[in-house]
Amino acid sequence: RQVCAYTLNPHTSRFAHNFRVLSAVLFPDWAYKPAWSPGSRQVQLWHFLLELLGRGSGGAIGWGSEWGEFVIRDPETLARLWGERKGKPHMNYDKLSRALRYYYNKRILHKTKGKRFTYKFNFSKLVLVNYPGFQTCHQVISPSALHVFLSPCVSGSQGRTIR
DNA sequence: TTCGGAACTG
DNA sequence: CAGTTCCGAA
Repeated sequence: RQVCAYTLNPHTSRFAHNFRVLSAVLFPDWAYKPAWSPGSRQVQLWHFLLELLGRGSGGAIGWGSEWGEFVIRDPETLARLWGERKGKPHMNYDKLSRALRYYYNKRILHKTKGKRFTYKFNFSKLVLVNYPGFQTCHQVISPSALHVFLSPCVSGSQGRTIR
C-alpha cells in the first residue's frame, strides 16, 4: 500500500504549464482507476474536470490565474460533455453546478467569489479527502508516467524534484 | 448567478 | 455514496 508524492519542475511536465512549482501525487492502478481508463469505478466529476483541464485550454474549461483555479468558459457545453460521459442526456449547468457545490463541504472545491463561473480546487485536501491514510514514498519516476494529480507545494515540502 | 435543502437514484 | 433532479431564496 503505497502512494508516491513528488515535487516536479514545471518545465518538464505537461500538467505544469500554468504554474511555478508543483507537487504531484501518483496513485497506483489498484488504488485508483483513472477516469480515462476502462476501469470499474464510476467516473467522478472532479476526475472529469481534471481530465479536460489536462487537455489544455481552448475548450469549455480552462485554468485560471491562481493556483488550482479554473474558469468554465462555456457552462452548457461542459454540462453536455459531462452528461455524455455519465449517460445523462438532460444534464445542464444548473445541475452540474449543484454537484460542484456539494464539493464545498467535501473540501474538494470552493468558489472564487466575484469571478463568474470560477472555482478553485483544494488540491492538498483533495488527496487527504479521497485517499485517507496515504503514505508518501520518494522514488524517482519519469514525468511521462504521471497520469496524476497535482497538489500545491507545501512549505517544508517533501518529494523530489524531477528534471 | 449562486446557494443549499430535500427527495431520489444506481 | 456521488451525484441528479427540482426549486425557492438571496
